Amino acid sequence: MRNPSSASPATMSNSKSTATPCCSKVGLKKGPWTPEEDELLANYVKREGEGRWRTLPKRAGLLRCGKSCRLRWMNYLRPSVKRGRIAPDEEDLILRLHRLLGNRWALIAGRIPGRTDNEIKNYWNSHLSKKLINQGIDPRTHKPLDPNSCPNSSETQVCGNNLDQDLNPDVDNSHENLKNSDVLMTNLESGHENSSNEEDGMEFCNGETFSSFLNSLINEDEFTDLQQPNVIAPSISSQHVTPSSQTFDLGPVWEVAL
DNA sequence: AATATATCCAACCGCCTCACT
DNA sequence: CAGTGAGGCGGTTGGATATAT
Repeated sequence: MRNPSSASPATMSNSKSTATPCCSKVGLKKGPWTPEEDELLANYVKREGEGRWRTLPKRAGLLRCGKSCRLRWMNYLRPSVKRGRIAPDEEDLILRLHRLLGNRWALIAGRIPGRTDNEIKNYWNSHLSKKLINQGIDPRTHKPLDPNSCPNSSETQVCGNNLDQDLNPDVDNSHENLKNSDVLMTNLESGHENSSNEEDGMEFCNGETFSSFLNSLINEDEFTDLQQPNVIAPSISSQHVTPSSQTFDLGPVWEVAL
């Protein structure tokens, strides 16, 4: 385990010298939460609602930093949090959403009721990434680790994207036309002339419409209807998208999805 | 039974974004 | 418009637990 691949604590701390104030305060408790602390926090949030996390610890009588309180509530105490193992259909959903969204754990978690970003991230790192590697698939790109193993690797469609079938033979692969998330996202971004924010290619899309689109990804029946080979990426890239517009001309599949 | 190794997952940390002043 | 603070996110750590030797 203990395999810091990209950034060591030292390099991370060097990147910025100023610590986040609320977390650097002396006298604040760290580490695992006790049942008493949980109760204090849960009771307080139920009574006063979420938010104002920085001042919450003091008001709730906790010797924790606000961030810690928020995290504890979001990942553990919130009533909607579902405990227990990730079901196969949830796993399939995670894989699909990750292929589309990358490591946007919060976004992925938002589509999976009762699951937190932390839980999904942990599950991905401990289970799914290894699973993909064993299948010869790069967990970051969802493409084959060995390009030679895929005869079509130079094309837009990559064989590694038959992921769902590789992992879950029962899974309907009807969303195959969305298989290359990189291409999709790239095209989304390139179709957005005024987008100065490389970070979110879908930013031009308001939350509701993007949510609907994701819902269509989740709903396999809808995807069966949507199936139009080789239509998504070209149709999106060829459209001009106006950031401020509420309706988008994104090509036939997006129109249906949205 | 003792020790080593692997796995899981809660929690921490630093950075980023955005609203507010 | 710049500065500031709060909230939120993703990467990473480290202790607890399970499994293998």
